[in-house]
Amino acid sequence: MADNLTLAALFKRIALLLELKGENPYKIRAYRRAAEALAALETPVTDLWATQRLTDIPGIGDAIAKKIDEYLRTGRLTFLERLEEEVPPSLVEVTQLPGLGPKKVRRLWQALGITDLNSLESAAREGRLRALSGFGVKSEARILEAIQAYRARPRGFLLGDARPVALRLLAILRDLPQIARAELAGSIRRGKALVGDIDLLLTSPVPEQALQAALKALQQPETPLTTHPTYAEAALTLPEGLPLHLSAAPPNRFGTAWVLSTGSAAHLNDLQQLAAARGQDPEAPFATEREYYAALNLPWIPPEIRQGNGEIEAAQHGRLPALVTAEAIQAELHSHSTWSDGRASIRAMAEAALARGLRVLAITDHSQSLGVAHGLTPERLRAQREEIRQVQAALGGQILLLQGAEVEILADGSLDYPDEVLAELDIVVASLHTSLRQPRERITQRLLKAIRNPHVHIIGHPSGRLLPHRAGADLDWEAVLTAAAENGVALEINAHPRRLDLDASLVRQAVARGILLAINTDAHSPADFDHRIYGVLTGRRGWATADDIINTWPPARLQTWLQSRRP
DNA sequence: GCCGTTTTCGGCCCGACTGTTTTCAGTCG
Repeated sequence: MADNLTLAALFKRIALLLELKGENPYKIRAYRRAAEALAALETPVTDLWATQRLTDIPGIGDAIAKKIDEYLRTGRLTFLERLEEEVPPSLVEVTQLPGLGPKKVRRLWQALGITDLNSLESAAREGRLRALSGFGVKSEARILEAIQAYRARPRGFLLGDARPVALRLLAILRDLPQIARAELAGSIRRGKALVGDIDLLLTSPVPEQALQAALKALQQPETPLTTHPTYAEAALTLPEGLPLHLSAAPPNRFGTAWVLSTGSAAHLNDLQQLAAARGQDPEAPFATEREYYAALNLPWIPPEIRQGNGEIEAAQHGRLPALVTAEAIQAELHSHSTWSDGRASIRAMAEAALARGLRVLAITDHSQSLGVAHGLTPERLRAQREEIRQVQAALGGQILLLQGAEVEILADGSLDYPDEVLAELDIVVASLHTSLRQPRERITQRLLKAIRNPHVHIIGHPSGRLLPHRAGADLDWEAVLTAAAENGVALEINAHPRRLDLDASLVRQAVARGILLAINTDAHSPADFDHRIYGVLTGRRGWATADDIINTWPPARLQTWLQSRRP
């Protein structure tokens, strides 16, 4: 499915460059729609291409089909290449600044010759922006601030981008006869939301040979190896732009190498101190991780909690949590259909959920005020209930469908449906989407009001952050967690790789207070259900057990809880 | 550029907020 996502990214880029060029907005939207369609496609685009059925995909017509064909045949997209000559690609970065969209960036470019962050910064410093209509002294200050924040942004790749690449590489490497074993290490194995690179660990009696074979298989045979007494390593950059770090160790020290290459630095530091206190060598060779930890008189510690914040002490006292697993998830409680902004029908979503082994699916489309997402009025909500009933009847008892809603928390903290409408729903997810930049006091009170509404079961993506660099709302978390605990409302761990919200550190605080959590994918298409693993990894990083996560509960228990919250 | 119980042209999801305006364009979700 790599081609689906690559093509989607290329068409998204075309859309943005066309916008900067000032093209027809509907043409731009067509490219965006095509990108979304490709990203949500459940079959490899190459299959449809091979059978000349590309235009069967809604949103893809003759022109875009031809471009897909060119890319799949030649690996190039001349249309994009020409576009990049007309529009400076460095402008794309400028549109990343909040408040600067394509129209303003285009004016900066056309009127002032600004092509990148540096030239924008000098122009703002020198007060040259205020000459343009629509820009004033305030926007100059805001832009300078935004550039600062952008440069200081957290670096890294989304877990959801890097992990699939890493798994694909592992599959290639595991097929090589020179490699006895290949495993994920580093921050991807630990499940961090943002990762700096891909770390893979190989083993072979002759580590250098394993590395050489790997580099050849990855078509980077010229990459230099660094040889150490006990292991060898190599670093390169993949065509996707992701740095890859490969290391290889002999089987008798694979366990040690795996611990060391998994990290985190803080965890390793704690291990080192423990070893020193016991007069042991922290790099002594062990074949398995279990043996490595056992030598320090510790049980094996799951990679997700190797963060250097109490896991070793917990291990020493036999208090390591039994972390939630992906297999334990039985319910998806936040999903969208074509009734609002989803890309698939209720039937298609239900079948996809069933195919992934889920026993409960809640359809939670947007509420009326989210116009952009085609939110449902109470009338359409009632009509939708009938369709859900029909799909439920068609699928029988294999999966339980719930009707819910993702209800807007409006700017004053009230919900977007009156109580009597909420009372008719099986499940209510309440979320913030707008006015996320309200001051702390105001937005906290707004969220607290929603938490206290007795119809609300789950607060969706509580902070509203968008990775890699849109921070969430400025919330008073102490107040939010206290209110969630008091009112028995579940907080969501939204599994979308751009969100992973709650963040793992907040998950840990919530778990410590006994707050219920929900791991939901917020799926807008069947393919999105596969984001679940990122939510699970985030929950594990926050020390969550299956019991903390309402999606692991058997359907009967879940339903009892949903109903018990009714006033 | 896509699409069609409005079929080969003329439409194409909406509404609040913001900073800059003096009546609104652009951004954002």
